[in-house]
Amino acid sequence: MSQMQNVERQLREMILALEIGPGERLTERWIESRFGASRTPVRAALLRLETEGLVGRDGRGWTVSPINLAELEQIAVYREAVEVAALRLTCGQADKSVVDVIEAMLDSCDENTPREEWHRVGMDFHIELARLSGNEFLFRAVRDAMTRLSRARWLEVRDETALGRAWLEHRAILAATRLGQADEAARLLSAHIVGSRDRLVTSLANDRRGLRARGFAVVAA
Amino acid sequence: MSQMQNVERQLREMILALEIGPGERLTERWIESRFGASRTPVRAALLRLETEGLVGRDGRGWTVSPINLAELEQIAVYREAVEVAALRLTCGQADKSVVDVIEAMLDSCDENTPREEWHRVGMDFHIELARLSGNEFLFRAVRDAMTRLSRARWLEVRDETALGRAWLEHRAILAATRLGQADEAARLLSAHIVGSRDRLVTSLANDRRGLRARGFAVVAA
DNA sequence: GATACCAGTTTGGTATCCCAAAATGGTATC
DNA sequence: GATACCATTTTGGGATACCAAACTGGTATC
Repeated sequence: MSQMQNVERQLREMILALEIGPGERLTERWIESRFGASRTPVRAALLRLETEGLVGRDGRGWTVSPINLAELEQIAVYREAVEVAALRLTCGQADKSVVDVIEAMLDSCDENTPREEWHRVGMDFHIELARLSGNEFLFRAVRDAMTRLSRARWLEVRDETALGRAWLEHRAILAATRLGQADEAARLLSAHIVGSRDRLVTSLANDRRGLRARGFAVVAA
Repeated sequence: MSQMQNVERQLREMILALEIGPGERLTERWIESRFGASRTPVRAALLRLETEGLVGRDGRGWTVSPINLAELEQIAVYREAVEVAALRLTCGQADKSVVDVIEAMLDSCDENTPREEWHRVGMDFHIELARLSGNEFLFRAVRDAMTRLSRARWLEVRDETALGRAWLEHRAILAATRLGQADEAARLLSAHIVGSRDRLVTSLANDRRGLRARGFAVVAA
């Protein structure tokens, strides 16, 4: 594993796990010493994370991207477009056995499963569902959108009923997909995405004060 | 202007103008001497162009991405999803005067306008139309998709009737948008994208032999 | 003639050095 | 006490040195 991939992966994990707070400043020298790499791989990693939207430029320096409510709402619209398009492609495919893999993902969650795992499976559901479309661009769009969302979605983990509700909705989407009912599947998926967004934005707006107290930058819509 | 931006911009232009052929190998040292920059900015530029899909890794080295027919077809599907979503958002907006700017773009083309300019305006039409949606993600998706398409679209420039037909379709889309007729506008846009793809793929499939003879890598669908 | 092998070269990955600009912190001035 | 100013430090951008791996071209072997 190259140093660049190492730094990129570890830094991404730290950011997504909120170990580095949204809005926090980053210096190349700090990353360098933190991960024991030189500046060349550090800079490469930063450039890639910039295109993922996880870090941004603040004048000359680097900043961990703040959680941006307006952005979250826009991402929901974007997701709706690409995920529904992907799902319709999948519904049009003859072989529906491919959804078994995703069904198995959902099956792997029960009451004993830790919430973090529910969270991860919830994201992977959407990513893997998009992959089934066979369209690389739709797939990457969904994957990247979920990456951007994932820091905010951590906050949703505390709400157990939300996780359960999402799980049920995922099941319903899969069922319609398996039957090839494209319109119904699309309707369910749209509603799911819009509902998730509403819960997320509400939850975030309520927590904004607390998040700011922890030093996290949260930009209003 | 920083060296990194310089190298990135110039290298992108060379690739898009087919001055460096699709499939051609790139060495960091060559770029370094070609643009009079050191490897640091060269490396940064390559990393960015990689995320744009214009260059890719070939084992350890760098390669100008080949023109990939399967990819072009997938991009068309992707475009349809994001452009239609963006257009529907725009149709829902109260203020329709924003389309004037785009109308003016189309107006700027007449029989005396060089074909390259028609080509550029044709791409910008889609990009600027997406920008009107106000959704940053849909906008970037369209812009990036058009960038990926633009090398292939150069080949279409030779067909004057295709340019004129696209221009008429653009007009019709704008007209429906101005009236807020979302469904009609969406239908026209979808048909336009699908039609463009068909013409492009047909044209490319026919030219494949000639392109290969010029040393361009063209990957089949 | 084909092939296995080896020395020399090239190349990307990494580390390190230099620099100008920006941030910092202390100090003098009002 | 606030502020303007200056020396110092820090930082990102760029250049370069070094290395290991990959590639190249030629040669010896069969």
